Amino acid sequence: MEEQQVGSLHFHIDFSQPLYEQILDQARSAIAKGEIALGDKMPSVRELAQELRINPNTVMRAYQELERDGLTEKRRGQGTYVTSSPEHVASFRTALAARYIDSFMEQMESLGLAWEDIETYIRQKRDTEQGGSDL
Amino acid sequence: MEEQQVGSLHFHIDFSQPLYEQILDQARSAIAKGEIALGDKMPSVRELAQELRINPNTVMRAYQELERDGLTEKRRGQGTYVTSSPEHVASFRTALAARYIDSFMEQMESLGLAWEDIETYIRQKRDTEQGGSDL
DNA sequence: TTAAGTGTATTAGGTGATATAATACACTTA
DNA sequence: TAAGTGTATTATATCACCTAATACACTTAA
Repeated sequence: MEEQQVGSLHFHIDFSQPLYEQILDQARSAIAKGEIALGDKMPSVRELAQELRINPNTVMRAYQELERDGLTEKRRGQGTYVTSSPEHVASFRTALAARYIDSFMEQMESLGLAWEDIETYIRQKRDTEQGGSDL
Repeated sequence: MEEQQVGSLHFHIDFSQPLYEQILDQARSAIAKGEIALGDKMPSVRELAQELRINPNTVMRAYQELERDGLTEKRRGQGTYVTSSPEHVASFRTALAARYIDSFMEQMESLGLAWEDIETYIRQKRDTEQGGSDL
């Protein structure tokens, strides 16, 4: 239940998943949602590691994946920066959304649920929607 | 890429995920979709382990979870049987679907995508639907 | 009673992913 | 030159996962 604000980024780290994966997911999300602006400087590897009280190598691993995603650029000796290209962010969102959706549809198919069933569930959830997440 | 038919159950096992998880998922799916009938006998722990060429303990782990799901009943000395209760299967489907949907909606939210965006993606995918999964 | 087939439990060991620790190197900027 | 960057390496520790071997309790049928 660690809650940390580092620059314009916000992290909540626990031990339910690999640390590098949580950093990766939350940094991806922040960039995709524009919570950190295009071209902005990311926290340095060492700084983020110190703030989150984890090993620099672990942060490194997440940062390398961010660059592979096209969401950041690294400048040796200077630091890691959010990409300045809106197209890169857009295509990343599209690609990841497609992956999520495919995986989700497979899960639904494995339960024998059709698209119409899903819509019904979601509408029900929307109607009952008053903060009640009871599972 | 192992493909195995064991009784009325079909398994495809690889090393991309934990073995017990694949067995669990595929058995759940078979029961949820009625590919194996209510009350039917499941393959014995030893038989399934032998067919899939994996350790009996690994099958055991999956079978224990199936019972916790309410999808199977074990009769000591006799074997493992699919539950005879359609209600158990139905409530399992509902619960798991809810979990999947919640998780999916969180993923979409992390990308800053609203429900309308998702519908658009899905409709696009449906229109372009001719086996083309290009990722 | 016996034998074969069930689920279950225990103990031991191996492998790989994850994370830490310590250290060093190359590059950039002030 | 010094401080701050990303990067690489080596060693170690822990845990999840899987295997292996063995034993026990129960049920059914011969």
